[in-house]
Amino acid sequence: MAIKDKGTEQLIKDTAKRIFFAEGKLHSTTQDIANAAGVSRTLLHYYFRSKDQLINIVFKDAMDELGSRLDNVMDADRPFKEKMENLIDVFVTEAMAFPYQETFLITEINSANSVIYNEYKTAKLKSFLKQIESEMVAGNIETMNPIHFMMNLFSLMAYPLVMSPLYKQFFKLSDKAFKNLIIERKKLICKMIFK
Amino acid sequence: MAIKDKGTEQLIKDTAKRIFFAEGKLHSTTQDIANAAGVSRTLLHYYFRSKDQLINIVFKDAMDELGSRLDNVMDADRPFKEKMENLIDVFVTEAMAFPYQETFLITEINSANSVIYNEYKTAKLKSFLKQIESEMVAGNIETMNPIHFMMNLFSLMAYPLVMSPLYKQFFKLSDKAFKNLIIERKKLICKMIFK
DNA sequence: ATAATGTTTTACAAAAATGTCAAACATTAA
DNA sequence: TTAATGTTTGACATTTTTGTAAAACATTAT
Repeated sequence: MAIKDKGTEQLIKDTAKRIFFAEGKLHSTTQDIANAAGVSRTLLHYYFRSKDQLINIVFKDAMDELGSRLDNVMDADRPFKEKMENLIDVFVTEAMAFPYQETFLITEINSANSVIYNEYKTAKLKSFLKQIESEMVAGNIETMNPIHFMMNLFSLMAYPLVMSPLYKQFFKLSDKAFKNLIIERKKLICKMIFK
Repeated sequence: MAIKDKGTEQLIKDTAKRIFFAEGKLHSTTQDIANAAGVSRTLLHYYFRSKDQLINIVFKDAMDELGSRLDNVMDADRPFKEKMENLIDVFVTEAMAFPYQETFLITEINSANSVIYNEYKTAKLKSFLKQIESEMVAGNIETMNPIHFMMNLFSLMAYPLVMSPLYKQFFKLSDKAFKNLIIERKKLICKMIFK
């Protein structure tokens, strides 16, 4: 009942997101979600009509959230390097809380018979790619296809968190030690992508 | 019937791996797998007794495969940089064919009540981390915790392929264009991890 | 107070996924 | 050939998961 009273609907959604994005339990049933939320499973149907609907809403939310997170940082009217530092901080912090958000999206896309997911606004992306190119011309970052630059950036931020269960055991790291490594990475990534 | 006659058991396993690792359809049912293999679903029980058993075997195979792939490259008695070039080539090529292998592993680990997965041989890892440190001392690569070095390396190789459905649409890339980018990355990654 | 509306639960129904069994079929060995 | 063994399938049973309906409960407005 604790968090419950911001509304049951929101509670169910948040619980589903926690299970999928934070815990990475992609095979969870409606019963699992209801239990974790401490409500009856029927409520899930009352508010979302079907499991598919709930998944669709969670999916859409995640896509939108991903999009607007990118927007916020790319928009900001600040020097490029500062923007990148900010992006890395925001993104890694979010990824620490919800490491499997993108994994969930990809799995849904791959599993779906036909998913409709949003087109991303081209203008904003193009302008951002241009900025990256300018930085290359200015000699601040290595010259390459700016798409590579973006893929490198996201890879370095996201992948270690996705892999954390394997990395923790492979490198014999405690939760705490692993968390510290990830925090270290914020600066490390910055060093890596700038000359 | 085409690939069928290296034995039905192998066919089923290979089909399961294709569906999970190549297509990323992590929610597939036994029926899905049987259909894709062109056999009756009962055969899957005849050879593997239960879905869980099949999953366990596929899981174990994937873990072993991952382990021995690492071994092969780390063992090789060659100069460090050459070893890394080889590792990147082997790993990226494999990841192009089976981009979701690690995602599958992680999802299984997270979903399982209690998974037993192999301890990795410590000796080999330690010696490899030492080699990385030597390269840092020699000034060939940037100084950092060698675990970061390894995480960087795997991130840069694996993550873009995991994300390909999103990247293709975000960057408006055809399958072919995307594939070319990935091949480009082999050299790019090498440049990034060496000074 | 009570009607109207919204929320939650219980009990049940339906569908989907997994598992079993026995019979049909194929292959090999005696 | 035919018994023995291994493979495959179809029909059925069980379990798991999802979905529905009606009643109980709560809240709000009149």
